[in-house]
Amino acid sequence: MRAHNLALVLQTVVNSADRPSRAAIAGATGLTRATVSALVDDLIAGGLLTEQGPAPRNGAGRPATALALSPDGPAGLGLEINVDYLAACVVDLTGAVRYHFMDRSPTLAGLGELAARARAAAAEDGLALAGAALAVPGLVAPGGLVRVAPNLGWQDVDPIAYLRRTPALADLPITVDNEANLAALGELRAGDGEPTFVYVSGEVGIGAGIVIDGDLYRGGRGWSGEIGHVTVYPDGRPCRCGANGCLEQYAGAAMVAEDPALAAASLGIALSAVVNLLDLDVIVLGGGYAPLFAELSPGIEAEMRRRVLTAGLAPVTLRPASLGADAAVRGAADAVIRGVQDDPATWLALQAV
Amino acid sequence: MRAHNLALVLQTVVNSADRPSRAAIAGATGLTRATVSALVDDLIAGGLLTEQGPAPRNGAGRPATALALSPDGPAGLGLEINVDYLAACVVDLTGAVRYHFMDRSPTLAGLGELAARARAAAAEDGLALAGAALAVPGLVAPGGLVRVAPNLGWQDVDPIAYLRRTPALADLPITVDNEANLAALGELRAGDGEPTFVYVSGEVGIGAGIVIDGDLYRGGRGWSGEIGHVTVYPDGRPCRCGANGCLEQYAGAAMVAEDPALAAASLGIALSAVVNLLDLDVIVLGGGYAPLFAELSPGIEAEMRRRVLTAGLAPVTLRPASLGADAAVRGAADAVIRGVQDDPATWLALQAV
DNA sequence: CCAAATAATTCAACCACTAAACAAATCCGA
DNA sequence: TCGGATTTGTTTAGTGGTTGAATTATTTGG
Repeated sequence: MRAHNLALVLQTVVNSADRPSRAAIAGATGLTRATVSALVDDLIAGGLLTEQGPAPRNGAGRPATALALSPDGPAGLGLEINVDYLAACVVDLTGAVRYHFMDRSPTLAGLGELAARARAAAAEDGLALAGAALAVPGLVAPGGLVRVAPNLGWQDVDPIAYLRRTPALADLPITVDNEANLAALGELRAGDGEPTFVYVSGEVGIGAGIVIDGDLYRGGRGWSGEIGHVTVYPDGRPCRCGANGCLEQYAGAAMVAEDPALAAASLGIALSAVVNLLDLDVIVLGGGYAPLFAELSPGIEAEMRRRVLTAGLAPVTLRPASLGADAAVRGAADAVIRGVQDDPATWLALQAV
Repeated sequence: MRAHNLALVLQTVVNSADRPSRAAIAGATGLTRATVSALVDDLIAGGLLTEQGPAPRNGAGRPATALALSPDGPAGLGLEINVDYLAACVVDLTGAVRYHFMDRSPTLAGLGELAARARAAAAEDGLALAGAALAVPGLVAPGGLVRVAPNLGWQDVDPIAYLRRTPALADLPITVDNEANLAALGELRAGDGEPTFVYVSGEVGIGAGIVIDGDLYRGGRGWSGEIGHVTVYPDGRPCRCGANGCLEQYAGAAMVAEDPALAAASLGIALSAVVNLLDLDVIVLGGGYAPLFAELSPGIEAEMRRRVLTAGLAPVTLRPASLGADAAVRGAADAVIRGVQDDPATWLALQAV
C-alpha cells in the first residue's frame, strides 16, 4: 500500500503542469495532507523530489512550498543501435536530456563504449543511473534476446549479455525493446499529452508503437506494431518477407521519394485498418514521415475518411511527431525513468541499502 | 487494501482448477493463512464462497476444507437483441447457465418482458441478480447509448433508459456492449483458458472481440474490433459503409456460402493484419464461421503463413469457437459475474445494507 | 497410542492511513 | 499596527488490516 501511494504521489507531481504543494497533491489524490507529508518526506529523502522556495500566494493563507522532481535523482540511460549510427543519451528524472552522444560505427563493441562514456559523463554530474534501455530495429523476445533484426543482419543476438561484459555496465539493469515502441514512448512524453495513439515510424522498414492509456501495448510476445507487413495490395509487389503487397513496398523510404501519392494512399489503407481494429483516435507520423507530413497527410486522410467505419462519428487526428531522429533513444531513456516513476518504492529500497 | 485482497482471494478460487483450501490460497497469493482466513470468512458471510466437506488427504495432517464459488451467490443476467431473435440468460457465480430464454420477435418491448421473466425465474431459485448486460450488434458509446446498429435500423437508441421503464428492472445496474465483444468474453470462459486471443464473429456483419490478458480491449471510444471494414482489396466491391473492398464484402454470410475459398483468403488477409499489428497468437472463429471451420481454416492458414511476419518464429493457432449462437448472451451474463468477481468488496457492502 | 504433519484459528504487535487539533505564515480589514 | 481569517504543513491519538507466533484441530503412520 505504501508502495502504491508513493507511486501515486510521484505520478501526481509528474503529471501536474505546475509545481504542486503537499496540499495540492492531497486534493488531487484524495489522501490526507498528513499522509502526503509523510510520503513526500520519504521521496525527498530518497532524492526523487525537491522542495522549492515558497511560491507567492494570491490570497490569504500560509504560502505553499512547491515540490518538483529532483534533477539530481536517478537518471535513465537510453541506447540505440541502428543501420548507420549508434546513439546514447542520459535523461534525468525531470525528463531533461543531460547528455547525448552519437557514433557512426554501429557495432556492439562501439555501443558498449558509448554507453560507458555516457555513464561516466553522468557520474561526473553526480547522476546515478537507474538502468539502461536499448532500442533495436527488430523483433525482441522477452528477456531481451533479439530474434531477428534484418537491417542489422542480426539473428538471435543477446545484446544484454554483450553489454554486461563492459565493466562499467555490469551492474546496470538493462532492457531491450523495439525501436518503434521506444520512439512511441518518447513521443508520449514530448507530444501533446495524448495518452492513446499509434506512432508510425517510416525508415528503411516501417514500424509502429501502440500506446494505450499511457502504456505501451506490446502484444502476446512483444511483437506488436508490425504495420510494415500489413497487406495493402494482396497481389502486389513481392516483399522481402515473402508475402505480396506489404505496406513496406508502397510506403518505404524508397517509394515515399518516388511516388508520394501512392505512399500516402497505401499508408491511409493500412492506418484505416489500425483504427478500425483498435479504435485509436490519434496517429503520429514519425521517423522519415515527419518532415514530409504536409505532403503525405492529405492523401492519408482522404483514404481514412472513406475507410474508417467510425470516421463520421468522431474524427481521427493525424499529426507529425514532435521528436526527430532521436525519438527512439529519448524514448529508451524515458522508459527507464518511467520505471522509477511508476515504482519509486523499489528505488528507495535500493538507496537505503 | 481489503478490497484488493478480497478480489485476490476470490480470483484465486475462480482460477484454480480444483477446489482450494485456505492454506492453498495463502500459498498462491503470498498472504498469510491468518489473513486468508479472515477474508474467506467475509466472502462466505457474503454468500460468495461456500465450504465443502473435508477433502480426503493423501498423507498425514488435518484434511483441508475445500472452498468453492457459491451457486447461490449473485447471478448475472445476459441479454441480447439481434436481427431475428432475442435472448436472455441467467448465469450463476460458478459460471453455470441456470436459465435461457429466447424469443423470435426482436423488439425492445419484447426484450424488457423477456428480461423480467428471466429475473422472476432467478428469484424463484433464490438467486439475486448483480446486474444485467445487453449485447447489441452495433457501435455502443460509453454510457450505453447505441450510436448505430445498421442491421437493427437503430440510430442513437438508449436501450438502458428503455429497459429501466420495466418495473422489474428499474433497480438493476445495466450495461450495453457490442455483440462481438461480449461473445469474446463468453469464449474466454468457455474456451481453452487462453487469456489472449481475438474472437471473430461472422454473421450478417463481421465483428471481432479482442481479449488481452483476460480483459476486453475496447479502444479509445469502445469501437474496437471492426474487422468487417478492414480493407482487403483496395479497389474491390463497394461496401454499404461507403468504402471499397471491405472484408465484409468478401467474407460476409452471403459470400461464405457462395465462394468459401475467396472468403477464407480474404479472412486470412485481414487476420494477418490483426496478428501483425497486435501480435495475438490465438484466433477463434465464431458465429457463422464455427460450423464451417474445417472448410475455411486451410485457406485462412495458408494466407497467414505467408503474410504474418512472425509466422516462422512462433505459430498462430486457429480454432473454432466452443460456444454456438448463444456466445453473446452467455458472454453478457459472464460480464456481470466478472464484475462481481473482480470487485467483491462493493457487492459485500451492498449486501450489508 | 503417540509422534509427525498439515489445516485453521487466536492473539499480540506493527504498519500505514485517517481525523482532528495545532503551529506557521501570510493577507486583509479596522 | 494589530487581530482575525485563511491556508499550509506537522503532530498526535486512533483505527483497520496484515503479519508472525503460538495454539488448537484432525488426520496418517509407526
